[in-house]
Amino acid sequence: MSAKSQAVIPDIVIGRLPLYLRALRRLQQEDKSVTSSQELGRRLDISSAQIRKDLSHFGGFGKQGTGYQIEYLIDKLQAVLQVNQEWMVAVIGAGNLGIAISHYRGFQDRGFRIAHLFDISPQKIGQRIGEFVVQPVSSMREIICNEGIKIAMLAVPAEDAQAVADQLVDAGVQAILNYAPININVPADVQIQYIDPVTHLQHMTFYLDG
Amino acid sequence: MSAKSQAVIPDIVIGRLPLYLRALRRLQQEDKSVTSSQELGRRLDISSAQIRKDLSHFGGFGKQGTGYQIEYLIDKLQAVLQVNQEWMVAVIGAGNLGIAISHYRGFQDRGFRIAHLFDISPQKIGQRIGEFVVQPVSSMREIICNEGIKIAMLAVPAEDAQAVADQLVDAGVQAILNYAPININVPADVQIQYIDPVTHLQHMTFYLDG
DNA sequence: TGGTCTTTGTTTCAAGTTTCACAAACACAG
DNA sequence: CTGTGTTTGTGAAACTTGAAACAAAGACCA
Repeated sequence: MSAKSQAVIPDIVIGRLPLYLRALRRLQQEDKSVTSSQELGRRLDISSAQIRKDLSHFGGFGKQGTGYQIEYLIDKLQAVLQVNQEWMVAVIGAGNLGIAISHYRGFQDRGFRIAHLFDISPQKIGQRIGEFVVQPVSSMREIICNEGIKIAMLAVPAEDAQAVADQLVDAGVQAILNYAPININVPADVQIQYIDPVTHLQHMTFYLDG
Repeated sequence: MSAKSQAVIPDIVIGRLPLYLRALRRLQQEDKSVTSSQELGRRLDISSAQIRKDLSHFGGFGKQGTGYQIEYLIDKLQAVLQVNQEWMVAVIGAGNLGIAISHYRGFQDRGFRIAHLFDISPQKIGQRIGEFVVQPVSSMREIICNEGIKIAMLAVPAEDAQAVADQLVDAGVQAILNYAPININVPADVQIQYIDPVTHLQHMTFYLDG
């Protein structure tokens, strides 16, 4: 077995793969069947060398003189990212944000399916939101355990985020996408990512004039 | 004038400042008045050395043996990021996402105020969403120009995102936070950041077992 | 077929980023 | 006021990441 096949891939490379996948899907929608590192790079504002190098971590997907078969490359990247299956996702928090997430159609064809929507508020429990009925957080643990759900999106107030995250980890969740504007501590073997629009805005205002 | 005061600060450092600010605000809410690089680092899962180094780019904000005055450091970071003022923001797209964004209270006290909500659909124009009345995209340019709005959040379908972004840039917008799952090309002097929950989820699934 | 053009995968090198380690500053207790 | 403990700011070292360059492989045309 070659050394490469078990080498550790830098996390920063993994983080770019979903972007490649997204761009490839779009090319496909435009009825293209072949692309090149150069074309991809132009679209993504990433150097072609970087794209070739990133992809080469996983094997030679391209062909000299031609480029990459889009459909083939999509398949390969989906396999690498393990999104050639459908992951069940739990959403916690049925406020405006949780509701918007639950309505969003964009998870479907990219490897994720929202399976449950939980909230703690008695006013919300039992309400119908799109295709979901809001379920009580008190039954979250059991449902997540029983159904083997591994991924959760957290859309609760910052004050409650850590406590809910602890419950999720306890229930066996291994990946959390946290929308609450607060840092959360989880065990090292649990993945966590953050979405906070304000941090992005504040990052950009640094560069604005006046 | 010392060389440091005009040195270029790495963008990756700028990107961490909003996280520091967020954590400091929370410490303040917990009635703390002083903190250290170590305490901050523990909360953010960042090394204390990194935090000290990042902050040192902007001057000596701390005191040996004591740490950092939270209120003082917040003031300084807000000034660096230019969020010690309130920026007007336009939201484009009054779908589920645009509506959730418009309702979100979390922009208020972190430097941003949503000023307008635009959509292209005749069904949506004129509708009242929270405190906003949906306005037509056709009048977007004029309003943004007149009011000198510099920042926009883009919550339109992927197909329309590039065209709307072009219009925003033309109207004088200098920073775009794009929620559409597609890459957008803007001039080099325009800031752009992306929010796509699926890319985060796909990043995490790489590490999940099975 | 031979020649030219394109594009990959990989190696080498440069640039960027993080960690380490420690002097200097200050707090505080006895 | 001396000694001990804490914490910053920083320069140098270690590590990570990105860019450049190019041989090798193939496409394609005449």
